[in-house]
Amino acid sequence: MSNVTISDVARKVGVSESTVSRCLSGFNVRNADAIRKAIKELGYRPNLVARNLKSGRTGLVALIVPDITNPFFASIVRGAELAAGEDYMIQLINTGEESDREEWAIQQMMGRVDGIIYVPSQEDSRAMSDITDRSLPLVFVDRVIKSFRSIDSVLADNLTGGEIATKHLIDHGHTKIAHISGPLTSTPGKERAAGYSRALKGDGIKEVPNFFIESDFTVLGGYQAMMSLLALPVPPTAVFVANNLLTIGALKALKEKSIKIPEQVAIIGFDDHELTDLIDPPLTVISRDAHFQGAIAMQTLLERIKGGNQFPPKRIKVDVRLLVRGSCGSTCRHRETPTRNANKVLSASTRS
Amino acid sequence: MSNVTISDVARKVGVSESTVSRCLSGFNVRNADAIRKAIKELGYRPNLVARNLKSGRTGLVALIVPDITNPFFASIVRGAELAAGEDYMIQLINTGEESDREEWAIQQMMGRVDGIIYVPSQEDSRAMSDITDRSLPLVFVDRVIKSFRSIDSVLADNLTGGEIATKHLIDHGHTKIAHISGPLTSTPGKERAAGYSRALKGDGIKEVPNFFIESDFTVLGGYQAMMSLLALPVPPTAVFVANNLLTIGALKALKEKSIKIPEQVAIIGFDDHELTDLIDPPLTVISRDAHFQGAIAMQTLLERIKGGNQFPPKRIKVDVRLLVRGSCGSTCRHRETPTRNANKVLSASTRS
DNA sequence: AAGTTATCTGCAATCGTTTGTAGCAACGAA
DNA sequence: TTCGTTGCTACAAACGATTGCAGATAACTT
Repeated sequence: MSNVTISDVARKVGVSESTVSRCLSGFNVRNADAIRKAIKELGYRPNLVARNLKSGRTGLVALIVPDITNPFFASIVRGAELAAGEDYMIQLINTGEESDREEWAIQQMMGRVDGIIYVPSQEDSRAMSDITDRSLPLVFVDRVIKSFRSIDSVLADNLTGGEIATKHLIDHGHTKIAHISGPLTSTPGKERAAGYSRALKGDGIKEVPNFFIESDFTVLGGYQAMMSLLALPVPPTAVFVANNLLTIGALKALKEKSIKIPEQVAIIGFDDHELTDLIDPPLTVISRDAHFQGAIAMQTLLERIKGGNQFPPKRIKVDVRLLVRGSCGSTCRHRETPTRNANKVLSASTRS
Repeated sequence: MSNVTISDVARKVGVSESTVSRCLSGFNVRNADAIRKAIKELGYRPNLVARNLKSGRTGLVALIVPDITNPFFASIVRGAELAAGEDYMIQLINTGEESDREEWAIQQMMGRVDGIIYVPSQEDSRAMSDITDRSLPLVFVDRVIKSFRSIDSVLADNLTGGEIATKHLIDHGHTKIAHISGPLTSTPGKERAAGYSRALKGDGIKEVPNFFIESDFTVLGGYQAMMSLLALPVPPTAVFVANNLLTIGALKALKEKSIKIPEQVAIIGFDDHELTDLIDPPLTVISRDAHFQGAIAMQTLLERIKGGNQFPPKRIKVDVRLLVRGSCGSTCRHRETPTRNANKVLSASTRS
C-alpha cells in the first residue's frame, strides 16, 4: 500500500497538490525538477483507485472465458493481452461454462472494468440481463448470445470449418461419416454441425441420425460419444470431432478399443495443439489463429471503449484452415486443400 | 458505467445517503424495504472504485505468470481463482519470462491490488526493487527470487522429482543418462538438475558433462538440446527432460530423427498433460497437482492479506509423483515407484 | 408522565486524485 | 506608466462511497 500521497509531495516541495498533479500530467510547472525529485525521494506513486474515481475509467478489461486450462482459450487471452498493450490490464474470470457464474461475473464487472470480452457458453444465456440498458462496452469472442445481435463479435468461420473438415473425409472416400458435435446451443457447436450437414448434402450423402452425437465440449463427452459410435451395428469409418477436448476424449476411446487410425476409423478434429503432431498418427485438424482472434477482439473492444457507439456493430469472422497430418489417411480423392491464409482475415472478412 | 449513485437512491426514498449506505451494509434501518425497492427500480449498484478508495482494499489479486498458454501455469491460475472464491478477483499478467516486463508489472500492481501471486523467471530478478519497503502481500509460486528469502512460497519438490525421474531411468538399466535442464538461474531448473546429479551420484554413475544441457523452458530449446544430444559421438540412451515444453521439443527432435522410444532412447518428462498418454509411446512423467499448488498459493496469500506479518514466512513444498507410462520401457530393475500422494501435502510438508 | 436507554438518523469529514476558476506575477506593447 | 496578454498557481469543489459524532426518535422503565 503506497501510503505516501500527493499532498506529502506538495508539502515537501512547498506547492499545492494541484501543481504536483499538473506536473504529473505533463503541464508546464515552475518547480518541475524539485517536484520530480521529491516524488523520487518519497517514493510516491499515484493512487490509481483515487484517480479512477475521478476519471471514471479503471484501466481494466474483463475476460470471461469458460476455462483457461483449455489451450484455445489461453491463446485468446494471451492475444488479447498483447493487443491491450500497457493501457489496459486483464481481469480474468473462468466460468466453467456455468450460466450462473457467468451472470454473476457480468454483474460483478459492471463498474469495475471499462469493457468485457466474453465467451458465453449458451446462445440463450440470461447472463446479460444487466448489460443492455447501461452501456458497458462488450465483445463476444468465439461464441455469441443470440438475443444480442447488435453486439460486436469475433467468431471463427465455423460453418466453413465444419464443411472443410467433412469434405476432407469425403475426399478420402468415406461415406459413413459421423460427427461428434458440441452443444447445439452454443455457436460453434451449431455452426460446425451445420457445416458437417452442408458438406454431406453437397456430396449427396444421406445423413444418418445415429452418426450425429451432440455432446458437450469435454474430454469425457468425447470419450463417451466415440464409445457409443463404436458400439453401433454399423459404425462410421470416419469422424469429424467438433473441438479439441472432445477430440482428446475420442482418441482415448479409440486407443482403449485399439482401433487403428486411420485404417479403421479416420478422424479429424477442430483446433490445433502443440502436441497434435506427436500423437500417433499425427492429428489432422481444422485450425485457426486463436491468438489473433483474441487480439482482434481486444482491438475491437478498445475502439468501442474509445468511440462509444459511433460505428455499427462489427461481426468479424476469422478464417479457418485445414492442417493435413496423418489421421485421415493419405489417399486424397480429388479436391485440393482449400481455404485462405488466416492472416489476410482482418480486411477480407470483416462484415457488418 | 453505472451512472446512478447512492444519492439518487437516497433522494428517491427521502433519506440521507448514509442511511442507504448503512442499509446496504446490513444495519437496521427504518425504511429498509423502501430503500431496497428504490435500489431495484433505479438499478443502483455501488461504485466499487469509490468504495475501494475509502476502504483501501481493491478486491483484486494479481497473478504474474510467464505464459498462460502453458497448461501448467493455466492450472495454477485456475486453482488460485477457485481458492479465491468470490472475495477476490484475478488480475492476470503474462511476462513472457522477460525481466523488464516483470518489473513493470510489479510496479503497476502497487496500489492496484491487494496482493500478488508471482512466478518469477529468474532467481536473481530485480523486478522486486519496490516491494520490500512498502508491504504488499506476495507469494512466490513454482519459483522464487533468491534475495527474498522471507517471502511465502509454494514450490514443487523439484529436487525429489529430479531424483525420482533419474532413478527411474537408472532402474531401467540405463547409465548413459542425459538431462535437458531448464535455466539454472530458475528455481525448478536448478533444483531438478540437482536431483538428477544426486540420483546419479547415489548409484555411483559418473556425470558426463556432454550429457547435461542447460536450455530455456521452450519447445525450441528442447528440440535443439535433443538434437545436440543425438549428435554426440556416444549419445545417451535415456534422457530426463526438465519441463513440459522442453519435452515437446525433445519429442519432436526424436520423431524427426525417427528414433524409437524407448528402445533407442528412453525419455521421462516433468509435468503431465492431457495428451501425454496419447502420444506414442505414452509419456512417463514426474507430475504434481498444479491446480492444488495454485490453490495453496492463493490461500496463503489471503492469510497474509488478512493477517499481515503475524506469522512467519511459509515455505510450502508440494509433492511430486511418478506416472509410469511407456516412454521408459517396461522392464524395471528393482525399485518400487516411490513418493506419497499429492493430497496429503498440506499438513505433511509445510515447513518454515 | 417523566426519565432513562436503546436505536436510528443526518450532517459532515474523509479517502487521494483531478480540474474549473479566479488570482497573481511577469512580460511586451502602446 | 498602463493595459492586455500570457503562464502559473492555489483554492475549492468534485468523483461516490463510508463512518464518527451528535442529535432525534422510539422504546422501555419506574
